[in-house]
Amino acid sequence: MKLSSWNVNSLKVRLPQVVDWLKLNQPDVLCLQETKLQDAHFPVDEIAEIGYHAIFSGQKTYNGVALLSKVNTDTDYCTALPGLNDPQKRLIAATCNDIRVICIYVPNGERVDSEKYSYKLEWLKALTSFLQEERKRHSKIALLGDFNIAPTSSDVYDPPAWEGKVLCSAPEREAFQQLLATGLVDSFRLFTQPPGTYTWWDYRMMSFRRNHGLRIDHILISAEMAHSCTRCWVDIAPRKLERPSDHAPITAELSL
DNA sequence: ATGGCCAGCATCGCTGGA
Repeated sequence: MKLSSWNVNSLKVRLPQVVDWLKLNQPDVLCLQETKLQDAHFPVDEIAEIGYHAIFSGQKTYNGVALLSKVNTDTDYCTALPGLNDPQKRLIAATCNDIRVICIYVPNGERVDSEKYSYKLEWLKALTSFLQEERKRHSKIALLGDFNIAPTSSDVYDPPAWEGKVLCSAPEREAFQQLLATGLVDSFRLFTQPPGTYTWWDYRMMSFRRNHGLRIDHILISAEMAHSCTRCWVDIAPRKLERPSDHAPITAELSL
């Protein structure tokens, strides 16, 4: 079972890249963030043509998530965090085979002194409560997506420059630990990884060429599944293409 | 030394991302 996640920054622009990437990599599930598409415009047919079923929760201009799957996926999926009256489309959860797959697009947070930052922390708190509930019904959980949090200084190209800034602040990192505390592990850190592995690079300042990146996209899996995780890696190939997303896809392989 | 982009929506500048 291969589970992947990719913030595509507009599925309209990136659809050809997503189709090519799926053909080449053949994950069982691909979670997408920032589709920026209303549901009526979702490219269901193009995705079906290459053997994937799509469920999605989108809106105009901003946000939007989708879950593409080759394996049996329930039709009774979830698209909102309970207890949070939020018009922003940032979550989609479904059971794929017997794994509860939760695709998330965590709010960016703008700046630590902003209202968007408070909303981010609130959203993360609601997500933690949701996970505690999900855990009661599902033993195998995978939480994938754009977390907009670099968990440690090892996940940042220039830790002093990012100290205390949004994506790296202590409350955000604490919120990340709270997610883990619901019984999840960071699949990426189950393995020795090349130093300087990131998932996002700013479009400006030649950041990708200089590998000035952050690791803010993650795949967390139930601690009970850790032993069956055989690999986790970031594929930077799509970031090298013409008109790339600013994020690279991440994949975890499970021997299930 | 500084600052550099990109997508969408609606125009010919803004919002938002991270």
